[in-house]
Amino acid sequence: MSQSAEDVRSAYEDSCHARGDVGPIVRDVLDRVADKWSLLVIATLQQGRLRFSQLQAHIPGVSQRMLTRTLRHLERDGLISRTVHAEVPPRVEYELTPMGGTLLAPAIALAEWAIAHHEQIEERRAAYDAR
Amino acid sequence: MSQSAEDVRSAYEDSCHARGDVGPIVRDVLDRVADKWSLLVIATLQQGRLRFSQLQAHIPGVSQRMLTRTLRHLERDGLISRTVHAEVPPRVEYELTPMGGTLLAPAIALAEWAIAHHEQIEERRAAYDAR
DNA sequence: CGGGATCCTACTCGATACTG
DNA sequence: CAGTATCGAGTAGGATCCCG
Repeated sequence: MSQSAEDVRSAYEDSCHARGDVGPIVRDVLDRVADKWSLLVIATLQQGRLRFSQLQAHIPGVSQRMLTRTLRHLERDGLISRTVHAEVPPRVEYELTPMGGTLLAPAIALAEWAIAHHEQIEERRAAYDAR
Repeated sequence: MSQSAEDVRSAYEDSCHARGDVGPIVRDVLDRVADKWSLLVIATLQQGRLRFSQLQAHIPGVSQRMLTRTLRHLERDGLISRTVHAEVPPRVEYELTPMGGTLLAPAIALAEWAIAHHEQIEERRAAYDAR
């Protein structure tokens, strides 16, 4: 870890063939990963396969609509898998795909940064707003 | 790296005193870090102190308004510093603060994940949409 | 139980025009 | 040069109702 600016630039040029801009790519993925609920869903699915209602219970504040939308988006991107069991009442289970699993490390790193610094950030905000 | 779910939970409990939810905290920081331009600004400032116009030139597509807003937000949170030189024409320089620098490692990790997987993600999207 | 369909509000972003 | 002010379009997200 602790990559340099050059590392990022070279990774960018590798994947973009030395043309265009890395910005859109990073933002595209980031928009999926960093929206209001995705990261929370992914972190929760770290526990293993879970049902829709279990996810909803583990993620306070998420509406049914947003949980559904988030799960669909993550499924579309291949980060989670959706399994419908032909039973009554219906049972639908979600779990991380292998690719979804590879997102955990960077996602957790960012989450830990957030947890470690949010206090300092709030202090800075208060100081800034006090002017 | 490659932390476990328990590591995240314990980090959460440490900072939240075993109450509340880590979600809002992570989301609060993430909303700042993962908005449309912040990460790009931070990555660009990795090069060192830059002027407003230099930032705008290095970040294709950013409007003057959004760059200003992004810089203000990052400054408020203590991630970058803003220096106004009393000259004419005015010269304003931005640079990462020490705390801003600590964000680089996790941010780059996520950016590299995005670059490494965006191709696979687009394949999955195409496959999903083809149904 | 899981989730589709609607409606509605608030906010975000971009374009444009103006300023010290 | 480095902003601020204003406006309009688009969208994210919540509430609600309904269905297999």
